Amino acid sequence: MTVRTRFAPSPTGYLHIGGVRTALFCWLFAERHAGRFILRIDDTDQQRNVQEALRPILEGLKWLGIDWDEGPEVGGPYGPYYQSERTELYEAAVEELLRRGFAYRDYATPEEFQAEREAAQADKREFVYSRRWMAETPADYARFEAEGRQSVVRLKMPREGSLTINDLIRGQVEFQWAREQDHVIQRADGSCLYHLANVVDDQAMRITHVIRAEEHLSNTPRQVFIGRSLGYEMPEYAHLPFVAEPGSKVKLSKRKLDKYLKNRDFADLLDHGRRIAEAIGLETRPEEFNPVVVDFYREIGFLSEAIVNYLALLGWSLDDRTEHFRPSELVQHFSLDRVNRAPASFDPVKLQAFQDYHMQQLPLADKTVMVLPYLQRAGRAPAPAGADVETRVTQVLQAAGDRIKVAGDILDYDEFFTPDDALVFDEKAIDKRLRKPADAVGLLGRFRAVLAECEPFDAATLDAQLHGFVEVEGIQIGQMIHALRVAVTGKSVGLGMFDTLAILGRESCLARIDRALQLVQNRPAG
RNA sequence: GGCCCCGUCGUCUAGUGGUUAGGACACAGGCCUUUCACGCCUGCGGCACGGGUUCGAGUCCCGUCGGGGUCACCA
Repeated sequence: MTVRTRFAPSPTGYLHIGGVRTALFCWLFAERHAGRFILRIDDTDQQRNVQEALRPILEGLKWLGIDWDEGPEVGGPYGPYYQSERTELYEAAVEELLRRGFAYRDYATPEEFQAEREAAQADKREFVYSRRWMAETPADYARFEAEGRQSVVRLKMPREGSLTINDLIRGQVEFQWAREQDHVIQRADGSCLYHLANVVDDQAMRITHVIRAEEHLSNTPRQVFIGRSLGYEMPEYAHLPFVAEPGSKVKLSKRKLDKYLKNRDFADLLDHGRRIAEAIGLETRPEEFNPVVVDFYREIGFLSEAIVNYLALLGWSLDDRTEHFRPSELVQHFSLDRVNRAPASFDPVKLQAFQDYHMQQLPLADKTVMVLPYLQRAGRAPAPAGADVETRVTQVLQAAGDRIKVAGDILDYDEFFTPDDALVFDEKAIDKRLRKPADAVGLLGRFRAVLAECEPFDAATLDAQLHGFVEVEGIQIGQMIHALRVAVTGKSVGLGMFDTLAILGRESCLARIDRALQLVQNRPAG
């Protein structure tokens, strides 16, 4: 039998990191077994703007390489894949349940039902519905309706015995039927509820393995009851531990941003993202732009491989040492029995470490392609970029090495993409390296002359020239380099000095040194 | 509160009765070095607790404690 798994997000407008982890595991399992991964949209509750709210979710999944075999945009033999378009199926299932006596019409008003529940609570009794307003025959219906009552449909849950679920991750889990409530499956207005829809769709779509977050474990008995009552062959279940908050075991939630911001690592990541977003003129509404939302990573230039790698290891492992996987390797090795049972907390620092690793593995040409749009959006490079710009980007990238952690970090090196007369000098750096040291200006002036003559103007030659220069001057190399760096980049930190000079080229270096010298002359140390 | 799940360094984890409890990230110190990164070396640090079973328990059993999830005419 072909393995079929599904991920069923509701159109909320963003793709949550915990949701992605679930989707990833479903996808991985399907791929591993040469099965099918189905995307189904749980839009039973919200009608408006579904497509709009769905777009970030679909895009996020695509970006991560979690592609679906059936679902929105691609269709498939068991569609439609929107629950809002499958209501007849649910209604038919409700009728069938009613017909078979596994459900009943309940004519209690919400108040009456609630009163029973509260009474039980007051007595510290376990609540068991009296079924006082239960109706199972047309005659009963008529009697209650004559009173002007409306009905919902409830499951007629067993009141004895137990159910054992063989969870693929948790093993055997036993539930007592008596503890289950007569859950509503159809509202008074005729619309059906999630659990019913879910079971019906899983059956109709031939889902073989339900892989979902642990929070659904307690819901499983009622779903099994529905399925069994309808004569379905039930799927296998695997309940994943959820992704927890940084440094905690509480489920990660999209609604607790303020709390996460108190976590330094989380806040640092967000700051990093905001810096980049600001530079490229990206609007950053906190609800959509934060490290709990996948889009955040895509926007600032994370590698999807890094996210996938990190998320896969959040709850799954191959062995005691293998940490780095490409998606194809995950597919090759993934198995449910190596999924951990305990919740795993989301660690922004570790995620960054995976990003660092995958970025290091990325070929220079790919990095260039990845980084260019950031320069363009920040107005630092033309679009389309000419060959000269691309060459410079590649040079900078090469010289930057591991310093570019995410694609947007290229903007930390904007000095390479700024006209000489537009370069902004960091006043503090100028003070420290040019105004304050006694002979900095003199040294810089003399080294300018060396640069003017240096031939060829490449890193190795420049290196040799500078070393010769400091020897003649009898100074430490640091005295020269710091001043030089501020002069040509405007900053106190940057790439390797000789790479910087070589990439900039003689003309720019001289022009910038002149500007820096001018600056100090106009406003000497005071 | 009932039911259910979970409990190995700060974090992610390996471990399926016999290991000096391993790895990774983070952290600390050092090396490299022109800044910032990278890299390298060293170090710190863990089986929640208590009873069993056993020659021997992180691993099996029971209990305690702790954490979490779920108990909707939400999904």
